[in-house]
Amino acid sequence: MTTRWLTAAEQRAWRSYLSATSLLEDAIDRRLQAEAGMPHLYYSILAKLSEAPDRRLRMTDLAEAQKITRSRLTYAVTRLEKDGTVRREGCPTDKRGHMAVLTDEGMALLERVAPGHVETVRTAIFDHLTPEQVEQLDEICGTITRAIQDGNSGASGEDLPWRRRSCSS
Amino acid sequence: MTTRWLTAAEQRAWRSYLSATSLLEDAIDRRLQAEAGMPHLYYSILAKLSEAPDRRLRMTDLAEAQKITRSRLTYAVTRLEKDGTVRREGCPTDKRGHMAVLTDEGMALLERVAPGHVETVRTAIFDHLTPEQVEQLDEICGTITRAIQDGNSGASGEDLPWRRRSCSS
DNA sequence: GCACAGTGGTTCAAGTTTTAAACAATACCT
DNA sequence: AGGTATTGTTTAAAACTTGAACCACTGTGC
Repeated sequence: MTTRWLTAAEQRAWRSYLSATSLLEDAIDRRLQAEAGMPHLYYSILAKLSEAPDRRLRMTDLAEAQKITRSRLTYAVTRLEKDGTVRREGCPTDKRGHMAVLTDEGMALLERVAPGHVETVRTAIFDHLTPEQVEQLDEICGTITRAIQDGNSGASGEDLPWRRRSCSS
Repeated sequence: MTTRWLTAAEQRAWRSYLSATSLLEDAIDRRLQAEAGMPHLYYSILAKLSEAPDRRLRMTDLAEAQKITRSRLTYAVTRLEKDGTVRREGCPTDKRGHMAVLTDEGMALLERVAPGHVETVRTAIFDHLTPEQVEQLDEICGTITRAIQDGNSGASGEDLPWRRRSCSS
């Protein structure tokens, strides 16, 4: 089958996308590194925990939420534990399991750093978009997310090498 | 100054953005890793070279184009040279300088792999967007790019730790 | 109850990448 | 010529990722 290349307009959009996303990720990482001493992934783990009931999540659920391997998460949480922002606790209902728990110190870090982070996002994006554009962005990104998720489970059959099972408190 | 948090709509869009960009970057990396044996950054270095006049670029210009440090680029090009996709040549007009040159083999790799890459991008994005949305995406990403670039040179004064100077042929 | 396949999470070793600082060679300016 | 700035690499250390192996436990079927 012959390749369907991008049209000129699509190509423009794609290059735009690449430059925007890479610049933005860099800007976010730089700021978080400076103010929180950690890269975006680690910050987003803390953020995810802060929103979870009881500020705790099963390791597997957390890995799934962040779309990373369990191994990678173990490494990350080990570091965060050293930083004192996260603590591990055994899971009462399943002795194999562990919960990652956001510590008070972790919550404090988040509260200290979040304003700067939000400001990065604001000044990079939302301060410059109309409400319609915010809607459009949401729409477009939602479409992309769905396209990739549907595509993956349907096509190659394999995604990340595991499934989940939940376990609250 | 009190933090201007994101509105509900902005928050939705932001989460949408995060999930879309991270899924997409993963999908692209996985595909390129499988088909080209290299991550996106390396591929995009080859792609950049393929578009340059004479398929060659000064190291510094290439680093600047990719927004990475020279050190990081040195590492990357060393690997690409081992792969045989890039060759280094001295710069005739500046004996300090080096050009990274895309080899025929590198060009062949690009031609072999590009269709799959484009297809990833297509099935993840453009197959699902209307022409209007493509326009919107371009517009929005352009705005973000500009916001970050303007913000950086104006504000903290410092960006990446170097400037450029060009040198054609 | 008990084997036994499956899950949850960690460990380990190897490989890859990133960073920062220091450096040699060359260019540019006065 | 002399001083300063650039180019690109080197180096050593740190950070991160991967995949396979592994242990402890769970759940199921017999």
